[in-house]
Amino acid sequence: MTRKARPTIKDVAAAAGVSIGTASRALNRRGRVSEATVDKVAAVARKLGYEPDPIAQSMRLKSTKAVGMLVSDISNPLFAGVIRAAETRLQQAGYALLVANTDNDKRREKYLIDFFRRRRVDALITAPCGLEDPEMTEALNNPDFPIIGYDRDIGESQSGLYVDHRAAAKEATRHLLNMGHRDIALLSSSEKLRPGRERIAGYKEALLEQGIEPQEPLIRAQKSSMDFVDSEALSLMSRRPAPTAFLCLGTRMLAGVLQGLRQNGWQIPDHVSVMSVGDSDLARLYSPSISAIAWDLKLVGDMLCELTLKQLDPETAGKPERIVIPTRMIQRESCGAPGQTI
Amino acid sequence: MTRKARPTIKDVAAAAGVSIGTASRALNRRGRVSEATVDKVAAVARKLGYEPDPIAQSMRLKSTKAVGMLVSDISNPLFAGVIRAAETRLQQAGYALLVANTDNDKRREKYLIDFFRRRRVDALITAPCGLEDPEMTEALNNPDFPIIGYDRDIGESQSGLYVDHRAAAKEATRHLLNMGHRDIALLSSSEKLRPGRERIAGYKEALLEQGIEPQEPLIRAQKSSMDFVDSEALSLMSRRPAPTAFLCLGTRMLAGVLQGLRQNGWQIPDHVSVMSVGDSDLARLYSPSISAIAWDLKLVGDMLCELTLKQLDPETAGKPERIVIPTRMIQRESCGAPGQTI
DNA sequence: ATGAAAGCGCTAACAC
DNA sequence: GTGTTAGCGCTTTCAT
Repeated sequence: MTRKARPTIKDVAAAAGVSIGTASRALNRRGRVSEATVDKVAAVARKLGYEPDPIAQSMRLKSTKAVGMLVSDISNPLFAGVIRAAETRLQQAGYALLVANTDNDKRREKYLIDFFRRRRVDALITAPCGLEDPEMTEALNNPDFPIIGYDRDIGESQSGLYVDHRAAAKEATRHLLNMGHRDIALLSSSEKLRPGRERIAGYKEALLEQGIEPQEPLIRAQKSSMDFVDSEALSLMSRRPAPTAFLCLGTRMLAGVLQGLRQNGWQIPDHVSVMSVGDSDLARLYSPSISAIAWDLKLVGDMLCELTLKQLDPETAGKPERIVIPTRMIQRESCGAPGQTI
Repeated sequence: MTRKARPTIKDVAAAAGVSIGTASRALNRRGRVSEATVDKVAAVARKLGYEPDPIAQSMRLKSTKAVGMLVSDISNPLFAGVIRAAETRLQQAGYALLVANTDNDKRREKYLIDFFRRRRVDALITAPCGLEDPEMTEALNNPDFPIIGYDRDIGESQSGLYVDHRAAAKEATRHLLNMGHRDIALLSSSEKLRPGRERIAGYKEALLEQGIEPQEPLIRAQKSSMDFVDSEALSLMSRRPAPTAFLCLGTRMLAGVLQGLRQNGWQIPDHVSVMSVGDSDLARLYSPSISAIAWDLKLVGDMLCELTLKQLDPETAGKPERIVIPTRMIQRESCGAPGQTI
């Protein structure tokens, strides 16, 4: 494991017969250097296998060429897909990606933001959970580095990327309405976070468009209980009139509903239609396959990087931007006209 | 975004009325320092909001407190779950996690190992894809930092963590044999990587135990074609006698087989039994739910960290270790006695 | 165009 | 026990 010491710029300078300052300028093509020295130094550097030490550079330049990313759970496929794209893009730009999980814990989140700050990341991409905390808002608004928000109502002063959850839920609801459904049950993740809020709003908008008043009992948004979905799904199924369609906002909701339906012997799409806002393997591969509203995770990751790199480029830094990612419906086999209610 | 300059150890020393060296010793409780100074310096540091600069520390100590992790695809749920656990554990130990995707591309892999080396990570956790490349082996055997292998036949000189894929496949095969199946089709990912090799070996061992000669035509290991699974699954179904059970080694295999079965109208478990080596949402939530051999991703991540941290601790560094992660069968609804062949 | 030297913030070796 | 100093590898004045 012990290797021969790697050559430093000093070695290069010595071997090239120039001063260390000149070597630096030659290597970086900065300031006044003759072409001849540039060539000579470059040749020597290559021969010696010299590589600049990023730590020493960070020390001097106060830039780590690292970007932090903070999500509640890396292993959530929706996040994982985004991180994957972001990592690849940042890599191309010479940046390293540091990731961390908040577990949706405000204390952890605060700690990790601080951790990244201490580590002097050049920028932070984050989907914060503790936004209602004034201390957090303060921290996010006066950071030491640009912050790029992901799907959260972060302040106007920061760049942000948003999936159009409202349009997504609206399109899904419309689709069900067009098929004749009127009692559309809604299972949603917490209203506290932007995606939940927007989706519920989209659902209501679609209903209202058709002059249908949203029925609150049909809307179930996650409080916090562990097996929320299962119990709520069951409760919804026992209502009379029973819902003829289930709109599931998120994969966990979909899984719970599918399980509940199966348990009760309700057939999809004969007895009941199912739509998912947010695509997943489960939706794609379930039998019958589940219609869903999807968006492009790679696009999300790439655009997050664009926003980030823009804030990192002195030319374009400082002007916060917003990007909204469009969604599209994928029709599969899980929707049909309302069948005979159980 | 611009903040007041953060205090350095120099400021702390000045404010505490001690020398900078003493301040350092006091803060780190290292060498000879009086309790009184320790307290005084600590108090001042807290008041000033002093935090040591990790970059400067890295510079001095030659340790970045960062660990790299290299996988083919972060968004693969199997990797994502492991990374998640690893990140959390490393965080506790004060290490940052740098992640990168190789895309199963040897060139990228080589580049990224170099990238991490330049970045001076303290250790690298990796599931390399280019092991047959002698240059790679060389790089992995003479690294600048400890390397911890994950599910790959990395050299003896490095620590490694292995999921017991052989036992997993063996148990799955035995289970099917015990139910009376004899024509068990096998769909596997590439034999080039350890998991594929071991699983196929386990399958054969179980067969041989019962005096059954493995039939090569029943064994399909991924060549490279895009829709390998679909075509192979279909081809297997058209064999006569038709296989009465499908053993799927990996989620992608399972998805393909499920789709093929469904397409042909074969009912699980009435017409055909299905088992998956490797658990997934799909297996868990499919209808009928699919029996699987599972292992604990969190355990894998945690153990990878233990191996890593051990190599990072001067006390225990240098002695490579192996850990084998056990697997367990989860019986669900997808297996039964061989039914009437189609 | 090049060299000399300062200094980023920190720790460790050495002197007192 | 504490202060002083060197130096990690680099970039960037400032002279020359």
